Amino acid sequence: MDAGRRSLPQLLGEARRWLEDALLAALEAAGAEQVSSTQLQLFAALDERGTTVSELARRMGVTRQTAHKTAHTLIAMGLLEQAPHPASARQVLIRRTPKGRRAHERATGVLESLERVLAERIGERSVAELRAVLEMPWGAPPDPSTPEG
Amino acid sequence: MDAGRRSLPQLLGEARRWLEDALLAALEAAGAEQVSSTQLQLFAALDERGTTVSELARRMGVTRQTAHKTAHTLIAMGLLEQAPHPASARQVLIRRTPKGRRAHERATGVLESLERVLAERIGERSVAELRAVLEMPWGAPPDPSTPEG
DNA sequence: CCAATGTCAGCATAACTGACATCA
DNA sequence: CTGATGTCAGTTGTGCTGACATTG
Repeated sequence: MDAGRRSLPQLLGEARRWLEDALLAALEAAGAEQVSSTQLQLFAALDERGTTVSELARRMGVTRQTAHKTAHTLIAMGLLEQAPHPASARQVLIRRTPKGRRAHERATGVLESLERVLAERIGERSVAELRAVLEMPWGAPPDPSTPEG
Repeated sequence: MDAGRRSLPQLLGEARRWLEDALLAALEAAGAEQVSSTQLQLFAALDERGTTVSELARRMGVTRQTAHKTAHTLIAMGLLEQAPHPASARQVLIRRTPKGRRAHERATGVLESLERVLAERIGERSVAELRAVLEMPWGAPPDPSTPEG
């Protein structure tokens, strides 16, 4: 199978690296503060009205503790801030500061231009297909204890 | 735009996690030795006749030193071995042992069954499209110092 | 009391940079 | 000499488990 047939995880990882390396390089070239891959991931997982740390952890697929640490690094950088949750005193919302919003817009812009470059190279249709397939509901990852085939 | 439009790196990462989590869980359930994501990645980057550490590093997108350490962990586990390079005394080939080959076949089998599960859920055609787009030549990641649009 | 959340602390691992010997 | 390779060592960062207070 490795005779010409690379594995799907491998291909997905390469594609992700292609985008992420270019994004990080572009942000650094634009003079932005040094950001890591994980920090980008958390940033992308945020929604506009604010998100709790636990919810971020679920979306990122990491533990609460990990999300907490990453969020507080970004707070220390002035990109995020904490806000009280309107409905519950125990929950704390994490949201972007104005500075964080600007950084996010910059990153989004770079990403859009990267998608355009990609579309020029492999075709707009291919990019659309890629996104469409990835946005489909894949369901829960198969559990080996419940075999299906 | 982020209202409902997740970023491509995010989607690619989720898809990769979907496959990799299931693969690692299945391998562990099958009683295989504990392997990490990185070790799988190196295993998948190997070709049959053997590969140098430097070449592995390039394929994995990590430094020589990182690939070296990962390879030697797998050698210690009895899955890989070193062999002299036929054409050069300074290069050393890394290749699978018989035990490593069996482990690789097992992993490949799991991956194939995962692809079948995925095909049942989102359609065989979608899986084929995904693979086709990812196998296209995307070229070098755009360099911010050579803007193209 | 129970479950979820936020938080602190410590530990394991993975990837990096630096340095250096060897060989084409 | 230059460049690539393999290797050792040290450092940083990321994610984990464990523990605990708080709140619904």
